[in-house]
Amino acid sequence: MTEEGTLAYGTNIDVRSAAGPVGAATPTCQLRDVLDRVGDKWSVLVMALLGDGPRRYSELQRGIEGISQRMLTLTLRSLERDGLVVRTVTPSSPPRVDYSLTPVGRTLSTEVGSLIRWAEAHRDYVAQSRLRYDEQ
Amino acid sequence: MTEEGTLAYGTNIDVRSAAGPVGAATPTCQLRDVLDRVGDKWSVLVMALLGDGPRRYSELQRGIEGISQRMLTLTLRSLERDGLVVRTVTPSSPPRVDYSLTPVGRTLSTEVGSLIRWAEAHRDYVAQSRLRYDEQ
DNA sequence: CCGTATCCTTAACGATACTG
DNA sequence: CAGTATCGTTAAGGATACGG
Repeated sequence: MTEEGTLAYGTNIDVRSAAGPVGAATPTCQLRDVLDRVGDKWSVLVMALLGDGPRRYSELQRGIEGISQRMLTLTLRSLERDGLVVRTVTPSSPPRVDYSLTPVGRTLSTEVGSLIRWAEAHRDYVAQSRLRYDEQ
Repeated sequence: MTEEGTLAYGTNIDVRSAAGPVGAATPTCQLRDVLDRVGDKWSVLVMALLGDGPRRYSELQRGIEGISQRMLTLTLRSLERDGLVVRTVTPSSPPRVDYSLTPVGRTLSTEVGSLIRWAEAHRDYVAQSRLRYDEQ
């Protein structure tokens, strides 16, 4: 990955050709833009849940402990904006809203899934490391 | 992933067996703890750079545009605490400090690497999606 | 049921200055 | 070179209340 390149704040990601830092004032969708999607507090969990199939708004809220309505809505809107999630409204009464992954969303959900599996697999190791580090 | 489970704030991650939300007051190293490491602003970039091999402190700082000394140090300390990075001091003059991945760190660096490649591959798609969403 | 609006708090982060 | 210390900002997120 990035043989000798610079991981710039607003870099074009593939900076193999660049010698110095890539300009930080580049315009549209950069590495950080996309990474921030994974970086926020809830997107990863939402993507993981939706990876198992479509979910209603209320199912997501019950499925992700501690998320507020505000944050669930904001997270879903962001994911929708990025073309990773689609929102489907069934105008029944009461109205029913389902969220599901787009094809591209599914590919990210896969990545996110293996990240979660990594966390699961190395949880104890990390906990032990922290204990040892802290008691020094 | 997580067949029918709840992705709780402090969950034990594998909650396949649990019916309801897992207690939020669990003690040590939970899903969110590990995910937050990926969630902060710089860890992913540091891990990616170190995935190419050991780097000196100054190399990391030059390699990651926009990172402050403060944040580089904090990020490295956290990664060290989690047992993902090791710090090696060569007491020359001027002193030389190298950072490298632990074996477990390398496995996370791999995950992080494919995440970055995902971002690279779908950057344009995401940018387009945002444009379309915003102009509505 | 599925949100939006508002207010408020915290903590992540940046800037700057200083040190062995 | 490789940090630490301090201060200030701002943006993310939580709590709560209300609406279609």
